[in-house]
Amino acid sequence: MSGVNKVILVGHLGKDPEVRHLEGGATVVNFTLATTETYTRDGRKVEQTEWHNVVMWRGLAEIAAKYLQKGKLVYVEGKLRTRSYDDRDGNKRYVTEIVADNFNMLGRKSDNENGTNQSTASQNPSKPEDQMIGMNDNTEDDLPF
Amino acid sequence: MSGVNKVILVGHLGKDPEVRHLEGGATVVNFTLATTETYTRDGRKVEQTEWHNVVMWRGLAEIAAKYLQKGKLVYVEGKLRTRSYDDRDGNKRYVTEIVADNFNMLGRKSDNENGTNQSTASQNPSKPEDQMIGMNDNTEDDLPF
Amino acid sequence: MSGVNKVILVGHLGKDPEVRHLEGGATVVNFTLATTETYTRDGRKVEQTEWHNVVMWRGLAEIAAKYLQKGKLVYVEGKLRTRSYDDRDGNKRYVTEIVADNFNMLGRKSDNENGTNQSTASQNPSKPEDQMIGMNDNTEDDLPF
Amino acid sequence: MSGVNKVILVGHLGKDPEVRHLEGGATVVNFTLATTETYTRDGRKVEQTEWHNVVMWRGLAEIAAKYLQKGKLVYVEGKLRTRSYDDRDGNKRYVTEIVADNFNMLGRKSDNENGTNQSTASQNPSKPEDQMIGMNDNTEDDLPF
DNA sequence: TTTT
DNA sequence: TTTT
Repeated sequence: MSGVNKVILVGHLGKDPEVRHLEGGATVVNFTLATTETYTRDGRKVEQTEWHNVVMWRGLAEIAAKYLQKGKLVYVEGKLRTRSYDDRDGNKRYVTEIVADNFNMLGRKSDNENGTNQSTASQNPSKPEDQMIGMNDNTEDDLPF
Repeated sequence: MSGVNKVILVGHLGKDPEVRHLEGGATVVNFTLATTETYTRDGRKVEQTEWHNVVMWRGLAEIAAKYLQKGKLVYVEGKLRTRSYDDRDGNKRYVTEIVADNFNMLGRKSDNENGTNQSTASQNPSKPEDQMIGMNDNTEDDLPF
Repeated sequence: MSGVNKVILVGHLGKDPEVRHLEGGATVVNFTLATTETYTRDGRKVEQTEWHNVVMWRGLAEIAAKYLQKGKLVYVEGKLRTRSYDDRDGNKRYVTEIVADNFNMLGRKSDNENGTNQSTASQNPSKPEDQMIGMNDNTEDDLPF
Repeated sequence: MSGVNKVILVGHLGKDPEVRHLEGGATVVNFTLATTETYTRDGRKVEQTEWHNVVMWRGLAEIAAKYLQKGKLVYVEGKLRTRSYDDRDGNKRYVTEIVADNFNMLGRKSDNENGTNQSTASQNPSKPEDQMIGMNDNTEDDLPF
């Protein structure tokens, strides 16, 4: 019951977000995010990149579709979810994704040339003390995965 | 513009939450939370406790008022906010608080004897993909501090 | 280059840690951790449990081996790492793990009946301002996975 | 005993780090960091900036002194510490600081014109599995605050 | 497979 | 002022 499942990433998008509009009307976005760690080993500088599968839903997905592109530096907050699917050979496979509930574009404005200074987004976009959100489409059950 | 301001605490409440109902109808809750770090110095075990001022608003405050008590172990997530006030001598003073947007009771059920198994709460209590919240009273501007 | 890859979990161990001592002398520990989220959907309370694969190395692994058991409530901090391996059919498979660099036992002492009050551990166990650690065995390259 | 006290910030330095070398040989660095939140209220876009006091010690302080300057975008991870001091009138005052144990320069390389691509630092700078650090000067006790 |  |  007691549970905390939180992921915090800062990295660059490996590709443009892939946008899907589901039957129920919900928008889903997927992209990969690279986080690179630099450390020194035996005097040599080593870079190690980790790739993450990020998923965003609904309102957050729409903002992501509009403002995120390949190469952008972004802060992502979310939770881990491992889901299974059947591969082409009928074998059960697993993927772990980060289901984001918040993101934030980093870097200079000039990097984010989409003409707005929109740079923060969340499932809960208004000020916390001031929220009035109602996005509920219950279509998740219908998802093909 | 780009900004992340996040605090994550796990600790015990130093006192029962202090509940206030504001004119506009909003509920605010304040309590102190102790996080204790144990480390070894010169072979001796040393405990160092840090006290945090936690604030919760509206729906979250109401859940906190109902379920949190002195001594309880709790996970709190929020953001830092430093606000100023005038002390009795008219001098400007500053306090830093954690404005929580989420909490989670930890520990065993028997510790949480309030008769329910409610143990998670957030400004956004439903499932993220399923949210339908509307708590907006805009009273914050009227607050006496 | 710029990278942050951080995971924060609070959950219960699904099994006792599995301890391995590698040829080079390093200790590795693996366990699963359940984080359970409770939310309300259509008026019904729903529990959703996510299982995480946690890995700990060296000094941290040794402390984990000593103090963690199935069922314990624990705070884990670490980073995501997805690694590939070949399954019995020679197909490339992927697993995502949390490589912990810190953990903290939660819950009451009586739950942690191992006779000590050791409850915090990290790759960096002393006080940060006071550290003097040297665990370096460089055996990781020799690991069989 | 059980305690987690973690702060994660992404923001811009409000001034160059202020570097002090203590008698015992330790380096300390202080700077302010601004995190800005943008939200919409009554249809107007509102920006709210929070200022944080960041402190770094020893090795981390030295790297910060070398690479951080006013205006830089940085990720900072640390813990909260509230300390008291006596003001000029002999009154006890409190400040809350973030004692960093990790930082990471964000933004494009060209923004970080110091000639290196050093962009990550921690109290524990090597790869976790590969660490061999020994910075211990025990001078903290001698600090004037 | 955990926990409440 | 909490907790172990």
